Amino acid sequence: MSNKDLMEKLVSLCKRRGFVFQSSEVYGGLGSVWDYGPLGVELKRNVKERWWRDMVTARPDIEGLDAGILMHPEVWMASGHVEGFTDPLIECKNCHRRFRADEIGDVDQCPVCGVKHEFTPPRMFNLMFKTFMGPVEDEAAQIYLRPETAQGIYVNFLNVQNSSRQKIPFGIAQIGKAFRNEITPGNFIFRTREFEQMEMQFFVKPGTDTQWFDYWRNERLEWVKSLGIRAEKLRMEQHTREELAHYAYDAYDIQYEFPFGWQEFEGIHNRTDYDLGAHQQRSGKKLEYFDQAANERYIPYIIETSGGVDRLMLVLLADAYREEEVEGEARVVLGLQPQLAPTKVAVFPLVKKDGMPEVAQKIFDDLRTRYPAFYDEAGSIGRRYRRQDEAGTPFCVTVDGQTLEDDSVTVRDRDSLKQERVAAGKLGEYLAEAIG
RNA sequence: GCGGGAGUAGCUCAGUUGGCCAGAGCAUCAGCCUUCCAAGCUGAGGGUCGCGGGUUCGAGUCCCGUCUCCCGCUCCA
Repeated sequence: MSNKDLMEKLVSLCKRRGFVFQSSEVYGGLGSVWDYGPLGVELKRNVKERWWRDMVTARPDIEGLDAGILMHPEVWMASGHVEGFTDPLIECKNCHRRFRADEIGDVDQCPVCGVKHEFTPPRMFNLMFKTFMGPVEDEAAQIYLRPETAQGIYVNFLNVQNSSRQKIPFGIAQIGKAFRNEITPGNFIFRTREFEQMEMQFFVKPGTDTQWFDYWRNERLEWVKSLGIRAEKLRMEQHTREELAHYAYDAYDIQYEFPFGWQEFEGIHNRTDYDLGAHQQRSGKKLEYFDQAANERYIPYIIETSGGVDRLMLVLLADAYREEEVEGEARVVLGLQPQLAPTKVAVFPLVKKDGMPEVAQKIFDDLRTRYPAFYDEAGSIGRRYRRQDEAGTPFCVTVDGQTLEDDSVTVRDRDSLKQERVAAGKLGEYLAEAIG
């Protein structure tokens, strides 16, 4: 199976099974925006819940936050996004390559094709979405949709620290949407103009930043592996000096080998005191931390871990997708970890008679109160197994003739295809153990 | 945004040089059958051919515009 095929099959499967739909499809679609369907939203929720559990709930040193998408316009002046995200670009009329006007300077010759004096006039590209606050559309009321969630954390740094009584080092975590007018969106849900981030900003004492940077680099890679993603498809890449964002002192990317190549889906950045320093200067408000024990005052350094939820979704889907052969017949499987799978268990009557549907329905009604479950009696048993394989459902429970005698059912495992006899009354326990 | 390619049922496609109410396979749904991995049978639903305009007696087929997708260029989670 070629890589191109894999992406096409993935997009097709996502639509067919209700993971991802294109936005506003009935109007011809809205570019680079995708909607998550019934299965997709479950998977996404599971991913975010897992991140929140491991990052916030399970840790004593990280607090949660949910800041607004709209923020004071000054925030983006201070952060450098108004400037840094606004590049005057010129285009060579001959080879159509684009360059930043400030980088090309006085050179009158295209660095790529060598043709002289054939540039378009500079045009401004601001990657931030603009909108208006209040009913009157004038300059004063113009604000932006946040291009990253991090700034909401920075401006709340002291609020969180004071109310939670955390001491440095500690972190603030947030999951939320961000918006960027990417020049070139693409590759399905990989690069979109509206996307969701899972970010954690860790505040440390200057001088300890490099050791914390190493700590989080390792921590994040291990976490990603804990989702069941194949290790050989993962790697950590350091940014070169030219690649560094305007705020970063050092940066690593966690990359995955997508069908379209190695690409990052999470970044670990040492942002130093750049952001808090900038906000302190622009707002005129002190954003220092006071260390009572040492009796010293400083602007903390920040180690940031910033992951794209949608990109992680694509990693999980691409990594889980398999085509296999079972007894001579092909099957498509989404080998998602049970904890992440949208549907945990499906319940079938082996055949549609002898009271089996009624018994199966009863078991289903019981299970669905605890797990996302699915009931299916249409078609042959093999066909129903296949449907669940594609949806990534890890367990299928089948009611057969024996169930009517001794109340036991067959539990079929998606990956091993092993079948196990389990007492119907013990199903809840069995699944709790298996899903974790 | 620029260059190249493409848009016909949920999916993959067919539709001859414009001409009978737009088709197939798979999928879906209903019924039958089926005692553990996509078997089979019967039937049904579903497309104003991306959208808008134009040429024509007549357009999926020709022309213009527009939107979207895919591949490159710059950007990032």
